[in-house]
Amino acid sequence: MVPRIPRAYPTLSAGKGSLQGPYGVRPYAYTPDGRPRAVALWTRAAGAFPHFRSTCMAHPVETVRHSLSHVMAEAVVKLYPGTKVAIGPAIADGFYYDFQLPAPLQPEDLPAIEKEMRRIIAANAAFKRVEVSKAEALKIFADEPFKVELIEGLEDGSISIYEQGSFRDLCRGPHVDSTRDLRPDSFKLRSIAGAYWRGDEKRPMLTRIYAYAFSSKAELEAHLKMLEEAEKRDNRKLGKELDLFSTHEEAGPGLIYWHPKGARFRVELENWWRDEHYKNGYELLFTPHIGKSWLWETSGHLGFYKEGMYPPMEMDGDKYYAKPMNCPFHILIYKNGVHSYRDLPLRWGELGTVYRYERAGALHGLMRVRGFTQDDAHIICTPEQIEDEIAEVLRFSLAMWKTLGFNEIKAYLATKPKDSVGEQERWDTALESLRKAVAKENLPYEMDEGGGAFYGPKIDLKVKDAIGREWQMTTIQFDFNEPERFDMTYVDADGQKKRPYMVHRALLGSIERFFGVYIESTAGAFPVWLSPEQVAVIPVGLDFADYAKDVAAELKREGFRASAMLSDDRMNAKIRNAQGQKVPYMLVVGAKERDEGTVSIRLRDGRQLEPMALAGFKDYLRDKIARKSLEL
RNA sequence: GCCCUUGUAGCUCAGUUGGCAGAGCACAUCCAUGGUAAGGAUGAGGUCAACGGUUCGAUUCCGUUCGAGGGCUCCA
Repeated sequence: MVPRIPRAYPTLSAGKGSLQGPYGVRPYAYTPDGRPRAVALWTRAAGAFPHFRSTCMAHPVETVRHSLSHVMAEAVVKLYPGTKVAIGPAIADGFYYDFQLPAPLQPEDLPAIEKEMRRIIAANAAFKRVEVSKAEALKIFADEPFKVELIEGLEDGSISIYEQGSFRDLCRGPHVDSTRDLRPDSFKLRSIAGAYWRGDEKRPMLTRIYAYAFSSKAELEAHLKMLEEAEKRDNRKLGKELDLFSTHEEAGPGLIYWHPKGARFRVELENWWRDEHYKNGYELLFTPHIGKSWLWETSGHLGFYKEGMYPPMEMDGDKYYAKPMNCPFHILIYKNGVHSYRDLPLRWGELGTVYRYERAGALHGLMRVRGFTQDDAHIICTPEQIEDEIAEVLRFSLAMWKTLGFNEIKAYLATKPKDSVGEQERWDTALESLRKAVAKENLPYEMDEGGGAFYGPKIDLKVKDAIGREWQMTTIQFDFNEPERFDMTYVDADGQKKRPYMVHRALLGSIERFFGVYIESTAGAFPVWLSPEQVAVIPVGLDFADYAKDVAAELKREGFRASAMLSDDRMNAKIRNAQGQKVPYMLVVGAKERDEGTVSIRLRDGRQLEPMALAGFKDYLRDKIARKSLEL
């Protein structure tokens, strides 16, 4: 019953390196002895022009990454005697290895490890696979407590060891044949991080070294370049530079302050959101920010989600909680009266601000916050209506993403987990309606078997941003829990009380997080309809300040966001400033423009339009805004 | 919360084995009247995150606290 707001990071990959590998995951297979089969002879990365250098192409990149992790482990063990090794898998963009080190490692130590790795690679050591019994394995790794623990969990007869150079590791494989198959220029050690042994915070904290690794130097460089681009677009950086928002640790971390320019964006976005909802059959609600504890007991939040909630405040002997979700309030409105099947479906939306406790270390700019506004809605309908309703909400969502300029969208369909509530029949109809809706929209999708919440199946949509990263935004979730717990009913044609279906959906997800993603995808260069400042009027010299003022005033009168730049900076500096602020249109005016009543137009990307009459420019601007044009 | 890194002017950062605190941008004043990405001069601006310790002396060394950044999902 807790529709999870999309995580801060794209879920296929994470964190700062949150860029999905540009080529996705490649299918490959292994022969029984653990060698890659011929299917993986070349990578899609190499496309139609595979290198015929078999040594670098004979192994899938996952194998290369994993083998590199062994090489890194060898280097670390050699450089830091006494190191205990844990695990070192291949991951989305590279690999990591977890160690227990005799002394803390500094980032400055990484180059030395890299150097040692290159030496090992150059030494051309073969990877040898040996099968051993459990008893033998325990003996061999007697000095490695983490390996011992792993071995204890394994079945006898299935244990293999890989050895290269001076390093021996418990490993399922497969590996490349020899370190010569690894390219010294296609990996880079990335960072040092703490990680609990087996992800359990009660177990020892190990030191994890992350690395990027690819099949070729070109791919590594492309990846590093994308990371660099991502860093330039970082929402925290642009938020400061463009004066969009701030956070105030002294007043509470993870809470967003929207400055005038950010607020202008938000108001335009929300106005559009409301219009679209009214046009598409929704009614909008406003509900309180806090409610008594019985609400959250009934909904189940206090049972399942308490650690995600802000602690209660006491008032008149009652406990009030800040809402982590809007649904119980919407349900109260529903239950305020008796509903006939003729009233359904109800589509009730709210830009509802919720508060959730996120661990301090998880907070991140606009992406992961403690207070945020969901563009939430609940659809309450009869079983007969559910299929159409799901198809409709999906269509609506895709239309909104299209307007916002996101065209690459992928669906993830999550089905019933082991522990769940609700009758099987409901799960079946629900899943069927999700499946049909996705098919109707021709959306590429992946199944996530058993990945649904216990209270119902769902579709999540991931959108791809301008630099190829995927972000989970929209979520459409069935809820078989709350209608039951709150005893929601409607009266059917036969006069019987029946249980309605309820669907939670958030299209943009959270307004804060959407803003973050949008800032990063557009690099702060918003389309004109969302730009906080649409027009900067720049006089060539202060002699023309009056004309500049007149032009700006006339634009403002008609509702455009325009201002004249009248400081004593030179024109060049004003252009530079306006461009740096990503103002879409700069109107440069001097004697010629004043005398002819025209404006000379410079776009923020440096292009220039033919000078036009002010009236003509207004029409031009009006049209771009009305169409929500993505082009200037 | 835990691991590593980090905290100096509004912003971005420098600060050399401990000796009166620095730059660029932004801001203010003055000069400069200009045609598509930075004109010039002057000035103001800091209890060097906070607290404690070592020292004749701490922004600098040590400790604690608070905040920020990267991680803590990928399972031999």
